[in-house]
Amino acid sequence: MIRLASFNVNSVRKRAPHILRFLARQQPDLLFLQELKCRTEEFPGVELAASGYQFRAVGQPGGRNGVAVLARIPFEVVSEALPGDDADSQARFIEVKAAGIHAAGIYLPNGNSGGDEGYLYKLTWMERLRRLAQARLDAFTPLAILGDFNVCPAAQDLAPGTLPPTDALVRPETRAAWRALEHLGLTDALRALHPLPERIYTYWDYGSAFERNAGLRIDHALLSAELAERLEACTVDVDPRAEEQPSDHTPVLIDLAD
DNA sequence: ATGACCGTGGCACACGGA
Repeated sequence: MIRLASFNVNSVRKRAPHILRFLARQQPDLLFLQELKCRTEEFPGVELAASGYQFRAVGQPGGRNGVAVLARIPFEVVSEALPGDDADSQARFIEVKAAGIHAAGIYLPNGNSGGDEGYLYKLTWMERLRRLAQARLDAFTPLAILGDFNVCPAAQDLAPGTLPPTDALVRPETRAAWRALEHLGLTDALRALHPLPERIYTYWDYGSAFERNAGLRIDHALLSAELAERLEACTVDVDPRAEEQPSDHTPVLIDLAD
C-alpha cells in the first residue's frame, strides 16, 4: 500500500510542529505541502527531515505561494513548474515520480484577487493543468494530482451561505474547468468513496467557522483510471485543524493498493 | 441580523487568502 497526502499549511515555518505530528500519526509515503510562504532556502527542511523524510521545496520571494514534497520513499523530481507559461513565476506546482507513479502537488490560484486578470490567470492555469494531465494520460502514465485546487466542485462542497455565487471558488466557469479535468478520465478520489450527499470539508476560515462547521471542500486528489482502481481509502484528517495555531486547511489522504 | 482571522513584509498597514 502507498499513502499520499496533501496539506495546505498556510506558512510552513509556522506549521512545522503540526506537520511533524501529522507525519508521525499518519506516516504518508508522500506528503505535498502548499502555501509555504517562504523562499526555497528558508524551508525548514532540517527540522522536517529529522522525522526521516527527504524533501524538495519550491518557494518564492515575497511571502506567497510555495509548494513542497516530503517523502519517506525514493523519488525523483519531474518538474517544478506547470508548463504553458514562461512568464509564470509563481511557485504552485511540483511533480515527482515515485513507486512507479507520477504525483503532482498543486496550489491552484484562488482567483478572487487581481480583478478580471486574476480570475483569468486561474482559468488559464486550470487549462494548463488539463493539458499536462492529458499528456500524462496519453502516455499511459499513472497520475495522481493532489493539492489545494481552490474549487468547490458541487453545491454540497461548501456550507450554505459560506461564499457568494460570484466567488472564484464556485463560479460556473471554475466548475466547468474542474469538470474538464474529470472528463479526461480523472477520478475525484474522495467522492469515489464518499459520494454525495455526504458533506466533507477540508477548509474552515479562521474565527468560528470550524466550530460551526462552516467549511469548504477545496483540497482534492484526482486519480487516473489505474490508480482509481487501486484506491482503498480517501480520508480528511480533521485533527490538525483542531490544534493550537492551526492552518485554516486540514490534510487529505489517499491509500492505494500495491 | 451581522461580524468575527491570520501570515507576510516590515514596523503601519496593505494585501492575499477563500
